[in-house]
Amino acid sequence: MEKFCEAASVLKSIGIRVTQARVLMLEALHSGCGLFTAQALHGKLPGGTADLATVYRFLALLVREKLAREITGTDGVLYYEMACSHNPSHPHFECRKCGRIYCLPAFQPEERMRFPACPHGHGVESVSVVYRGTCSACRATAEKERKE
Amino acid sequence: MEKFCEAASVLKSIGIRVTQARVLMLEALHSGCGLFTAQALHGKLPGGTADLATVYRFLALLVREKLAREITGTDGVLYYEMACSHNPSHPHFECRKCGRIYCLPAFQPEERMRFPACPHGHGVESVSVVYRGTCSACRATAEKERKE
DNA sequence: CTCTAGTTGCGAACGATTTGCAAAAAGGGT
DNA sequence: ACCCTTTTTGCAAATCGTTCGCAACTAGAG
Repeated sequence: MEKFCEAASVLKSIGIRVTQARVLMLEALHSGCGLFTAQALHGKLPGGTADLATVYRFLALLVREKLAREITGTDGVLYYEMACSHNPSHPHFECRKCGRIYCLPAFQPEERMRFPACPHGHGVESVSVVYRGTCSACRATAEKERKE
Repeated sequence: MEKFCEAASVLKSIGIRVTQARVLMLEALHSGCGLFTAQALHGKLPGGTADLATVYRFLALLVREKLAREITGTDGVLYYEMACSHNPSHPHFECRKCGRIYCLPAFQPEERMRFPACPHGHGVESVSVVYRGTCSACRATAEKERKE
């Protein structure tokens, strides 16, 4: 049960109780990462594992502890992604047609350096970059329809 | 009545009917620009000018015609800003404490050039950059409270 | 084992945005 | 100026992801 121990130690490290629901959520996130919604995570869990409200509460916790990042889609839906060292902050591409959000490769250190600094006296903690347009899948579909 | 004419010609140029509600909304936007919500614009209008639903519908039109830009706050609220030549696309700063969104100076042409290109075959139409952290106002408040 | 604070499930509340629909207005043609 | 068609509007109800209140339920310290 090394999985359990791993999840448990993560939970302990942020000073919250080790509950079955939390362990299972963390394990579900371990396999198959990427961008996900609270509802998607809830759907992945074995039935009855955790209420949707619990999923939301847990994800909010992870975000507060900086173990996860939160991205708000243009439609207002919240997306999450784990923030481990294997998955550093990176830009996203949001498709205007289908709404899908794609993760793009992280900026290289020297690329990041080239971002203009934020003026004013605001305390910047993070920068998010979102490209928008039509994704390759939707473009292919549009192309096909044009021919018909 | 040059204001009316101006607004009317804008509306005609995008091929929609010139109605009183639209002219008044456009005029309200002319004075006092910056970032605003549909509700804020609705509040600015003289009572009975336009229903909130009409405001939403009109703003969606403006966005579709690229006369306005849409920004989704972390809380899911939609913000709008006019997209005239006086107000080119620019980065924003969103405060994690108070939720306020500040407009930052537009990137200079050479700064923009330095943005890493979007990989994959996606068709990029725009890039949005949002800095996040604690705004100067909230920092000042926090500072004051710490002393008490 | 007990006790307490932290967690959970449930359902109701929320609130910004959207939508359906019938009434009202715009504006082209006559 | 008047019709007629089409667009636009107000109103109210619906949406729907997310949050909240609260009583029941644990985890885990002592």
